[in-house]
Amino acid sequence: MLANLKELSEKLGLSQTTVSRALNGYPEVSETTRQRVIDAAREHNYAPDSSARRLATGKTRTIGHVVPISKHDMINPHFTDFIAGAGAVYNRRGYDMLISVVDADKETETYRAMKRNRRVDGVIVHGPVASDARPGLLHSLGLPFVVHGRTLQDDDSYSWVDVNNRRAFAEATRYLIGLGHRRIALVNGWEHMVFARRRREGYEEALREAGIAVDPLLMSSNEMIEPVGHEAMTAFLASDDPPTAVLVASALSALGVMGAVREHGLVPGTDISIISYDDKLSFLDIGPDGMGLTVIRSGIGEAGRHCADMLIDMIEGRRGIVHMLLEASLVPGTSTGPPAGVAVSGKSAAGR
Amino acid sequence: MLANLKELSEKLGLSQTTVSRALNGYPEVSETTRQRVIDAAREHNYAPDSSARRLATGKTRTIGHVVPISKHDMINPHFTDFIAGAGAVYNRRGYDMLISVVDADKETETYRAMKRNRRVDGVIVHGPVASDARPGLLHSLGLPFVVHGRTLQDDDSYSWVDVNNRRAFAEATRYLIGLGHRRIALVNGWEHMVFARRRREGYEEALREAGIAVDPLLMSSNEMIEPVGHEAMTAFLASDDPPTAVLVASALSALGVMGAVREHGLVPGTDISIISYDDKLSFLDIGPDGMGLTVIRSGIGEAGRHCADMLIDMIEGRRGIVHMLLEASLVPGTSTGPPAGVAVSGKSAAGR
DNA sequence: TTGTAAGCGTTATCAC
DNA sequence: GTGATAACGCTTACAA
Repeated sequence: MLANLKELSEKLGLSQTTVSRALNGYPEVSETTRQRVIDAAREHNYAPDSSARRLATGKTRTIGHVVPISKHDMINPHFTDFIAGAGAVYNRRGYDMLISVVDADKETETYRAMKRNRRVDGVIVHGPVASDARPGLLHSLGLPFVVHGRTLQDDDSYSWVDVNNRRAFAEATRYLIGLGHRRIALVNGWEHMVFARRRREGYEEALREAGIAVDPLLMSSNEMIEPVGHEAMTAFLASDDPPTAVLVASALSALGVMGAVREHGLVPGTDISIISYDDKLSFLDIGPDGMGLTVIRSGIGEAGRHCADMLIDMIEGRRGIVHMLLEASLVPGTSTGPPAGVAVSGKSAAGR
Repeated sequence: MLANLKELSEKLGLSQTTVSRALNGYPEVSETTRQRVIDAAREHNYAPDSSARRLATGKTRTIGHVVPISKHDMINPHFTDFIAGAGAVYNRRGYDMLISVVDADKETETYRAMKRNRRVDGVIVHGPVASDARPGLLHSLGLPFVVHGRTLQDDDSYSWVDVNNRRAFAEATRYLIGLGHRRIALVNGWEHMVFARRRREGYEEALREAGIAVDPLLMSSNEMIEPVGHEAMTAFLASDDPPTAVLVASALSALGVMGAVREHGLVPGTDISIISYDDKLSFLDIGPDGMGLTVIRSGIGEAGRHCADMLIDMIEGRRGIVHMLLEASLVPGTSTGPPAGVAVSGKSAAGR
């Protein structure tokens, strides 16, 4: 139970310098002494004081995450899985994770404070919006950062990890078109969020390729929670010319969409096709192994791991600006099939 | 853009001591100088280096949360809302939140390391199990802590914030009994978690009071996720003597239970009654304003706030061991009513 | 009311 | 290989 380096070195009859070097793996110390020091440290349960070490080195070995909390006290459910991924990396590489939950309008000030107090070595930026001020701010502060997602412009001036949302939604749309669908609805997230915007672009791109007109009546953009998905889908189904397929932007929204579909007495995969984006939330599996939906999947935990590794590499000077575009994969479930009318004729035609 | 106290004090023609005192609100400094110092600090964007301050004071002003991650990479979805609540308090009181995501079997070592490195002033313990080693460990380490929940024994030797789970489930059960139900099922969480155990006790207590036999065939204890709730409820409904009501331990389980009920063509509130525990998850509202269920509700964010306040009070020496038992409240929705048979006769009898 | 100087527990820079 | 010694940037007795 030794408090500090001084006492430990005295007990060993060595200087603090040598003990410190031995413990930190410096090469110039003899193997015998190193072993002696390590044993003594373990025996006396010694470990360096993190504050003292930080003061001496100037490195905090801490990564900050600012979590803005908006009016409805809503905190992004994806966040949990992201930090689970990032946290594992921090752990492995000897970094700490500092999370600051702040009012949405105080986010800027929080970054400034983190820099001023030298509280962290870098930060992860979550949920970029179309014209996001944070990259510029962090640049001017000189605080290393990695963005989870991308802004719309100047995204080559900083490091990011993003999913190819545009392609993911284009492919999902093509998949539905390939099945014979032409009335395809989109239940999207708020489009000031860049990922939502790109998803719509991908969706529209695929429609245009196929010569299908983009119908604003088949698109909704809103919060990604159950009741909202429910409401959007209910409205679509009540329209004059309802969709035969729908693309959903999140697992939570998909819950609501499924509810609406069921209430209308429709069977997913037969009467209507559903594809949802799936972040692989640990507590809610909407994919084939869970609720059975056809999904476009890209793990958010994986994104967290990449962000963490990239940021640490950057902080340690091993890497500069990097862009990582993860591809989502379409995983077929039971919620997709040919449109109701086409299905039978198409299949029987092929069968004969 | 002044780096440190020294430069700032030189620029002001004052000693570091005076500047430090002025900034930290010590009373012995004159109001004029204090104002001058504060203005200069703001002008030069000065704030003390957190590591240096921590080294000098011996206080880290940091609270640790250890998040064990188990085999399935499952991370408790409630966690997000808890830290949103706790984080707001940390923020307000000038504390930082350190989150350590570790393999479940490394939790003990993580607490030890936090103490050894003097990394935090205290920790919050999540998800206590029946015979939990953590309170004992933290006690012996001399690391202040507050438990969210309680262990089964020795829960007066440490501070905790818990919901009166026993009473909550007893009252919910009584409510159902009052409506005329006698076959009441329980879809519970894993019962090595103390809160789940207490919930079952409350449920059984109310049954016994009413002279209803506890039927093991009406109880399930498992992970609190959608598919598991679905499976449990499906099994209950398929039995010879199916329940007319069910008590569910979490919002996610309730999702599955609702699905099973619907698939059996039953209408909640009419054909079968459902009451679910509701942690007020920010992203999933199963209560009357959302999915409409009758719920037993106690906010998990509130629990987070209390834990944080209690721990800080304890660290700052303002408070000793405190126990806070929050009462959940039953919020009637549309998922409860008299049992199908009893309903009509009961009502009509009363009407005449 | 203000200042001097001694810590706090490390790591880093030189010597030897 | 090892050891003095000076930072690191702050707080806090103790003096004045």
